[in-house]
Amino acid sequence: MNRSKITLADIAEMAGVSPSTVSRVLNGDPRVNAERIDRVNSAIKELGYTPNRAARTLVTGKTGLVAAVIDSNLNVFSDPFWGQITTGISQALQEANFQALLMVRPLDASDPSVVASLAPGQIDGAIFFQLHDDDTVNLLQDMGLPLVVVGRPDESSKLTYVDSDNLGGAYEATRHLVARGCKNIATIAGNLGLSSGRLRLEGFRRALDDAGLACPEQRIAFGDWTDESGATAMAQLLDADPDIDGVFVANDLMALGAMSVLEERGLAIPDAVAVVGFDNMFAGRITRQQLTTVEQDVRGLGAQAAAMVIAMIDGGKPKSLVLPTQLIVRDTA
Amino acid sequence: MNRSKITLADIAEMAGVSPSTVSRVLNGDPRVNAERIDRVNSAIKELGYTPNRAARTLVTGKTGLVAAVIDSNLNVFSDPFWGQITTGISQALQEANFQALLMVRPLDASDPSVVASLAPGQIDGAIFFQLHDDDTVNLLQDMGLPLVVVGRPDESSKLTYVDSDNLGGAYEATRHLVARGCKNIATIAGNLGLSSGRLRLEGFRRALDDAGLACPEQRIAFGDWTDESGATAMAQLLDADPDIDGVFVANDLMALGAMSVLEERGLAIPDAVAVVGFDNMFAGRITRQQLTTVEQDVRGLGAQAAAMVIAMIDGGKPKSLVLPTQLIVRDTA
DNA sequence: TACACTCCTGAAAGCGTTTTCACGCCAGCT
DNA sequence: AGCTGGCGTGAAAACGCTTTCAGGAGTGTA
Repeated sequence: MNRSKITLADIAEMAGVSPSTVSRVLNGDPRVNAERIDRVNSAIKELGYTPNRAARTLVTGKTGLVAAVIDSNLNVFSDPFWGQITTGISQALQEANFQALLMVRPLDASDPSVVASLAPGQIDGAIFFQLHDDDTVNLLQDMGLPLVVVGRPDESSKLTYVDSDNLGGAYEATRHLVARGCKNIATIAGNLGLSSGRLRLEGFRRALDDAGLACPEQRIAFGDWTDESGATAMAQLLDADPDIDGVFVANDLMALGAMSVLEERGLAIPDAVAVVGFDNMFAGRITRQQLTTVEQDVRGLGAQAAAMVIAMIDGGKPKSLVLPTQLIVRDTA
Repeated sequence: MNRSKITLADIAEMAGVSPSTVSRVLNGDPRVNAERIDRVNSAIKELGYTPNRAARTLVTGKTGLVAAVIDSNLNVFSDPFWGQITTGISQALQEANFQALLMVRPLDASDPSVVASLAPGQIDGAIFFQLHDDDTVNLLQDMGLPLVVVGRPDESSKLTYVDSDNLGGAYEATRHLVARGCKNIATIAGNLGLSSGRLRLEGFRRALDDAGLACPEQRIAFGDWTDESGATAMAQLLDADPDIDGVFVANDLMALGAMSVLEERGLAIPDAVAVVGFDNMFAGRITRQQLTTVEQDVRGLGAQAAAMVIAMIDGGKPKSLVLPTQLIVRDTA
């Protein structure tokens, strides 16, 4: 009730010191007399005082806020991925005494309100997801806003990012198929418009190359990350080449779709055709045949993004980061 | 760069008016001369001015911030549910010119920092999820913080909440089994420590009652919302009563576990045993037999919570709300 | 004893808004 | 002509904190 009305001056009066001294105690200034520190601290406790953030922000110019911005055009937020990553971010920020501002909105550079609410001075830094519209982000960066992108942006971009090792993960997944003895290995790639799609395909190619296996075009199909598209792509692959004995699918959802087609056609998994996915999504764990897949350190992605943006706020120039993935071998390969 | 340094006084000077007038224009005060409004607006545009939130907050006492607080002790944030609901909240808040502060943290009343960061004055309102620790929330409410709880708290509580119609949804699901012709209907209930667990069981009981069907104790088993517990509970039910021909499971995850047991025992779904779940989670849609289930309006939950907390901030006293659910009939019943 | 330092402290200036208050002006009344 | 009252405006105070600046007390040196 009246709690919010307690001000630094009240503490000063109660402790019999000046407001300046109270402020110094609050900020851990080492020069203050020990006995006074005690008096101030007990006054703070007794009155239940909480410093007013706005006042502090006004004078220091630091808001203590970092925005996590998700382009709502991607309605992918229903993917548990986002929940986990924002959790990682929120917790890491909290430990550094920052608060996470969650903004789910269309990232349109021409909308003045998005720029206004993200301008330096409103927030101390920002973390962007799944970059489609580089313009907004570049504009903000040019305005001096410390920012980090989760997911690798275009190779030409100067943005600092953190991403999973899509290439390495795909490489390892494919090598696992090779090690199993598969000879005719195919892949269902994702959308090549995203760097994750490109890199997973590239990892697949390199692994086959290094193993001395060929990869004719007919063994590469494309989907759009959905299970339906995975099913379609699998059917297409089998029609073009019935001898396929292993398939790396660029995400679990498409892999699930592919598995349903294999079952329909009576092809035993993994004996006739082995399947490896990517993402380690929950659904892959509850199917009758548990999906072998590549796991990303999603929580780590969030935590690193937070750490990097904090480093930038403190004036640092952190390097972009690629986090390792882990192959999880289960039933399907 | 220098963008953040532009202040209201600069606008005043450029437009040849007093700071007071600029402020009035900013806040839509109707008394300002039309021609001056234009001068001010074009100065704002030309200089790219953005009002400083902190300064505004300091004088008005309104932060424009609403916290969404999730108890991190529930690591359930990996459930897509949370992503969707926070999306709903964030968007609804944004439309009302509020920002969403995402706080994932242990909700411990004895931790002074949690109370400090949620105290009135730091934020304008808060939305709490999955209430375990009533103490913190009640304390904050007593301090005058406008707040809304998502998920029904204890019946004794005085908190304002928004929840799905767990009872009604369970009732409808059970009635569907009855309508199908099931005679020996069982249930796998969730944790009765949560209101959702209690209400779903109650809905089941009432539906059977209204249908004139008995419900012996041996047809009620309990799980802890996980798929493993669902499997265990299903086995238990079948062992106690092999004649079961329908089962309402309090969430989809347990239903999936239950289905795997039914398959193992060679009981055809839905002909031997029909299954209805609750939640409409994604995984239930990609199994070979798609799960019949009860869908919650998750997005609506978030949007309503936001609307209610805004109403409270504006001095209103919104009523707690229960949102309807929808039965989704698919393969398993 | 005087001087120069070092320490610790308080006074006061600001941070960028909003809002109260008073003022000057003009219209409408007596 | 003299009032009253409404209207649009600017001056200035206030919001609660941090930080610079200057000063007083104590210590060590000349």
